[in-house]
Amino acid sequence: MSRRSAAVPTDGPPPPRQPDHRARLADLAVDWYARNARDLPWRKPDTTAWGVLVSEVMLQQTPVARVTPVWLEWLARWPTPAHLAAEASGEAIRAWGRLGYPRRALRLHACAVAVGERHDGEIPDDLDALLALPGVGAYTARAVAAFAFRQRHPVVDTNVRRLVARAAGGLADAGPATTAADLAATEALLPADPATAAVASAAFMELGAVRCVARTPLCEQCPLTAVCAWRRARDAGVAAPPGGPSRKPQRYAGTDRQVRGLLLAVARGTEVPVPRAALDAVWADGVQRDRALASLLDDGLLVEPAEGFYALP
DNA sequence: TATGCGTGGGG
DNA sequence: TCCCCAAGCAT
Repeated sequence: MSRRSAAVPTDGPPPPRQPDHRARLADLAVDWYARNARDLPWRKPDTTAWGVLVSEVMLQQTPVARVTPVWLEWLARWPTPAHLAAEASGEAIRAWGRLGYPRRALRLHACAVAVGERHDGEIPDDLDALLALPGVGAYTARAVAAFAFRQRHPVVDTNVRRLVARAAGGLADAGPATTAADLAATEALLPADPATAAVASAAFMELGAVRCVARTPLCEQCPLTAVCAWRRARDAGVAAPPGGPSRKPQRYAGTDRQVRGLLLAVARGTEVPVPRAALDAVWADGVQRDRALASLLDDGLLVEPAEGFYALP
């Protein structure tokens, strides 16, 4: 109570946070990124907006190492949305390979078609137009606007949410996703200049992916350590441990998800419609198999061109 | 807002 | 071996 004086710069932990402090976060991240960014193919300067969009969709829930070869094949085969839109959607599913969540391939094809219909074949640079495209949500739309068009938008994925919660919020982990608050908290960290802000967004993502990781953060190798609120809180003894965020168990073995994957793999591996018997062979439980097949047909990932025969659309 | 949706690599 | 994931989206 008596220590209210704002006069003397005492020792002890620095004051909470100041706009200047937040600006430092972006500066440090940008500087680090310039020297440490991974050399990923979709980051090359000549990558088109279409290439950026494809990479973002593929990277939704799929690791970089598995995306890279498939992205290269896709862009070589379908260098523009028009090239993909001219194909049957089943070709997108086939070329998706085993990246997982094949509905993304279907949506990417639908996206290519929509871009042809609405935007004369060019990926739009307007955020709302991007958000309206199939398979493009809050994250992907801003990622494309920032990385392909150098616009100033908060690009918030799970890694950025965690990094911002820690470095700016002083918390061990991000809470449940609350889009509006997440966007605001991240936006507050962005430099004013759009192109620099875009680099800062890439830098935040990269740091979240390779330094400020969930379980075992590598603070000693993180360029933000000196200004990280979470780090400061821990040094002051008022920290929470890296308490692992609680994911849902969601076992995979034996789930409909696995059965769908097995059934779709059969169709993906052949050019001609397969008889029901070929599907029966990959999963014993007929009830679950039928349910999975019905859901694949319902999703449009499979079609039934003739009674009892199934194929990619 | 909670849930369903694939897959293969690493601890 | 088994568990935990890894740059979300749509409903």
